[in-house]
Amino acid sequence: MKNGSAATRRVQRIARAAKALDVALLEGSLGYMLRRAQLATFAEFGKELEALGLRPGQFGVLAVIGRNPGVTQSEICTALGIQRPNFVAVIDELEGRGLAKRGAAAYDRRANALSLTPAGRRVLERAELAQRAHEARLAARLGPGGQERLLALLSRLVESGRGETLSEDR
Amino acid sequence: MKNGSAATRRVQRIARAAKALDVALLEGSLGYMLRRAQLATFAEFGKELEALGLRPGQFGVLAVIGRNPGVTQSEICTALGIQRPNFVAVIDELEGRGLAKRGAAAYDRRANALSLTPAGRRVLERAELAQRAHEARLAARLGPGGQERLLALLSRLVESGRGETLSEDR
DNA sequence: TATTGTTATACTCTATAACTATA
DNA sequence: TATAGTTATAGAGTATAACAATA
Repeated sequence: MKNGSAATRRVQRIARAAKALDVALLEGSLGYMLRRAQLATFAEFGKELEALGLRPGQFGVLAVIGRNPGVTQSEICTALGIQRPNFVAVIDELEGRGLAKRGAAAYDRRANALSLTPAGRRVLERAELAQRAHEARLAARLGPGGQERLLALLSRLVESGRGETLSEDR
Repeated sequence: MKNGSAATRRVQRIARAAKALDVALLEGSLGYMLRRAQLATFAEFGKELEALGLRPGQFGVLAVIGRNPGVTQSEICTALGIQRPNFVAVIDELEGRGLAKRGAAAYDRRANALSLTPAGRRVLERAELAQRAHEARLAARLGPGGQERLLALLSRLVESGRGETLSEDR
């Protein structure tokens, strides 16, 4: 319709660009900035993993199995903060794709001893290369010493939260 | 069954406690630690918001509307990184609960000018109190100057990511 | 009795295509 | 043509209850 002449629209656009929304309250908030930073880095890492058909969570599981062959599903779940029922589909898919397998556990016939297949080890190796490259890129953005400082700060937040969220039985 | 005598189980449990899973690769990774820290802080903040019937995302929306009355849905979406279709349900709920309302925009009859109701302002005020308390608690965990250092580091990660994820039209 | 893995289920968050009414 | 809001839909991720086998 009329009303929105070219001039009017221009004025409106300039007014919006000028004010640019006040989001200072959020951008000064640790919780919000943690979320934005996490989403940004995960999206980036996820894109790089796409070539391997992995998502970040699957990479984490493969990495833990790779360094802890024989680990059980419950152990992975408590270590990574995954609900046990939700882990079934995860390991189902990894096993279905021939990357990991469920074996008999030595001392407990209820438990599954997880391990990587040779194919799983190859995929993990490539994924770890991608991860190291990604971490290096993040470190470069943070400047000298930034990575170490950020890790130290984050671990403080994770450790304090742990008492409430993860293991009350440790 | 037999096999798992008390002694055997004890040995097994001690072995597991001793090795305690090697997750060093993940805990030395910025991406993973960002995720764990973000989940921990969001879970904590979410619990505190529960009394107000808000989730962290809804708090963010209320906060942006509160400081930018007349803001449109699209503007909020680009500012907060929400897909426009997903925002409909968000503002539907806030409006249905009488906390926000959609009004006529001044220069564009397609757009909705969002604003808070008096009830919305009261809820936001209480939520901001909870948020300040939460942020203060996080800051305490980080030690002197930790909050400022962490915010500075996180903003570096968010800014670099922005070119790819949010606005290519800026 | 407690724990491991499992099924079923539900809810949130996120992502994409396509429509309408305006611009 | 392009944009704002919307619908429909699908996929992840996450959470809880309950069950069988085993401890």
